[in-house]
Amino acid sequence: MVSIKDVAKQAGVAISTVSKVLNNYPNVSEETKKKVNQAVAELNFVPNTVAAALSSKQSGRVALLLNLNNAAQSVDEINMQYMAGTIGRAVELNLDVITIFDSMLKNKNLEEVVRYLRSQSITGLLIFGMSKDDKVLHQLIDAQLFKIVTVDAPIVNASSSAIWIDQEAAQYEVAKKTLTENKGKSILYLAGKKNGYVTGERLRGVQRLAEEKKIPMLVRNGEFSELQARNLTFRYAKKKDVVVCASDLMAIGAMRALMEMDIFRPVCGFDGITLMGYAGKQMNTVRQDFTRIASEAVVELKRLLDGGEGQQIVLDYELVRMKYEDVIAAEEKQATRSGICFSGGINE
Amino acid sequence: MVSIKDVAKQAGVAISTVSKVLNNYPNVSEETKKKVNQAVAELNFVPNTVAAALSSKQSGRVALLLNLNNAAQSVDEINMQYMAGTIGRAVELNLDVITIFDSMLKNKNLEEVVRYLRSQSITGLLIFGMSKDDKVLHQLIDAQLFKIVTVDAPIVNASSSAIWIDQEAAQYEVAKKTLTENKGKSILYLAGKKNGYVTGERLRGVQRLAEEKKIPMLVRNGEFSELQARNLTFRYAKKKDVVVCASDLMAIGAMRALMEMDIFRPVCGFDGITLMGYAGKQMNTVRQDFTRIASEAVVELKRLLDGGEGQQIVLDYELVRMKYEDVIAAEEKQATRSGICFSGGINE
DNA sequence: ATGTTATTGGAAAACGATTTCCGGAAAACA
DNA sequence: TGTTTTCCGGAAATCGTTTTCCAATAACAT
Repeated sequence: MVSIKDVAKQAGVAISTVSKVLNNYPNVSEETKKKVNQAVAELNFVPNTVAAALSSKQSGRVALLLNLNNAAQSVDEINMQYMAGTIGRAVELNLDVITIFDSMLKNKNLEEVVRYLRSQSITGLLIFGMSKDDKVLHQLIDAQLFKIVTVDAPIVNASSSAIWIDQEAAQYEVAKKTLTENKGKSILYLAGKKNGYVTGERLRGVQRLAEEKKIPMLVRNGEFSELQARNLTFRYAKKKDVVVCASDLMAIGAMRALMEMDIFRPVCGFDGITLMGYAGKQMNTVRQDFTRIASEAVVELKRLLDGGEGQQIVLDYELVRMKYEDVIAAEEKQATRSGICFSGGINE
Repeated sequence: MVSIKDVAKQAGVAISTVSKVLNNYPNVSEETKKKVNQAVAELNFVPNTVAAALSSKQSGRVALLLNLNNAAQSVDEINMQYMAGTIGRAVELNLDVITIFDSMLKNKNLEEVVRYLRSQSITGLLIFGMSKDDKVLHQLIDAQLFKIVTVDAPIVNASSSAIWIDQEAAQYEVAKKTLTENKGKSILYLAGKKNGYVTGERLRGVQRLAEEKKIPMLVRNGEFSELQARNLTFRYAKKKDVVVCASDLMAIGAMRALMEMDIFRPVCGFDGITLMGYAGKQMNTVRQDFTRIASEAVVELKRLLDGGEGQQIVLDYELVRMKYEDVIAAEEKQATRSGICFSGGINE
């Protein structure tokens, strides 16, 4: 295998000099830089990331922590977009990604998790969809031993950042739009998981709307479950005008129930997943660009790794109306979702 | 960080001895083993996989190569199950997994791909859904530089194995069942991608059925696309009794088209994805256990890495009839799909 | 007691980078 | 020309393992 040593010999310089050139250190003249770069090109040299990771505790190995707790297939789309966004951007920024599932952390205490991460020379974490009762993850963030970016959990300190969309505003807007379009006079709100950070935010959004419009609202806990949303709809929808759901999956469950009851109620969802096209009727929802969210999370993590301070980042969203025709048309456009992966590629 | 050196000191033995104990080498007495293991336990030692990977070109770092070419969201479910199966089992077998998307390999030649894999100290690959025209991947397998397991591509040599279900039989059976249940007299077959290995196999299965039953069959290329299946159904379904599709996504497209035309034709699919529950009518399909397939692929890769010879593995499948109620009921059962991840965990 | 053979444990050289520290040449100044 | 400062490049230690090779001890036969 062609190593940094071969490059050094070819360029007629020392190993350390090559390393300096590769990592953009100062104190290297343009001339030697040129020599080294030429040797790199001639030998087709690619640095061994494993050796780099071992040598400098700095070199970017990053863990992607996905939440598989929710068995619903709909989350697969979201998780895949998270992955695509993460890995695509990570390649660009020269970060290695190790994917971990939350289930692998079950029953582990802080010390064990830290040891595991260290054993993998991991210095940064991306945590997607952590809930309020994830004790170990909270400890992990508090300990500040790693650079961490959380998605959908607003926890910020010196070495960890948070990124999400404005949940409150998004829920407010999509509900308002749906209410207005249909001249609704009351709301049935099916809320998300009690222990999710987004749940309270979204609830506040729809509450603000209800107060502002001075209309009655019934709130029920749907736990992000299609089945529970279905049951709650059977039970309560007759009494209310508009069904606002904290997730698309619940919106689909609600819509199917309404169709089975053969009554009409406007329904809106949250997330913008493809499955919305298969609900039977079109619905408003909030489209989150999960690929972009993940991609920005990686950029932020890189910033933290480079010494930046933790911060809160709020990305934008989009109100959309989803229907079958659009969804299957979109399936044909290959580039859309994997787009980010095409840039970058293997080298640099 | 507690290293092998600390363990050696604690146990009063040499570093190499600790390594031997850890890796189950012979020529270590029971007594010293005990001492070392005790020291490991006392110090809570976890070997640094990065150092191990660097030192021995053997240490199990494995790449998971996913195909994101197809933009359809339905493949997300399959890919996530592949990932869950892979990572879950890999943790058990002490393999590190690096996830790669096919798009990252675009426009790379063999040499570049090999260099990339080497730079990551990767010794084994799991390739999911490779197509006949993936030139570099074929070269990679031929070169026999890495241990490779392909899923759904029957390529075997000394250092690579293949794993899939019996595509021909599965397609035959599900089509036969659907034909028989509905007393069909003719078939419209919507085939998959021309360059997919499974496509020809499945086609042969349905052809065998048509010959056996002596019934006419019209074959059209649906490219695994929901939209194309939809269009083909509008165009040809009136003339045939039963619509047999090479994938669930096409089956859904066909079913929607039939419902819009307001004519009834039995439709069957292939794969058993959740989306089938949202098609509007229940359909027969072939359920593949993707998690298990991936899990077995990892086991097989491990066997190759340990010096085994390449072989072909055929797993079983299941004929099922999918409907909405079952699908949303299944969503509630958390454990199902991530089940495999719960075993193993971080240690060992 | 001596010589031979297993058996076990240790010393040390990789693996391929990063990074610190230091010396020499060149540039700047008097 | 002599002295000081600046700038560059190289030698060598380090990261935490694996693995080879060798020495020491024990066990056995003679």
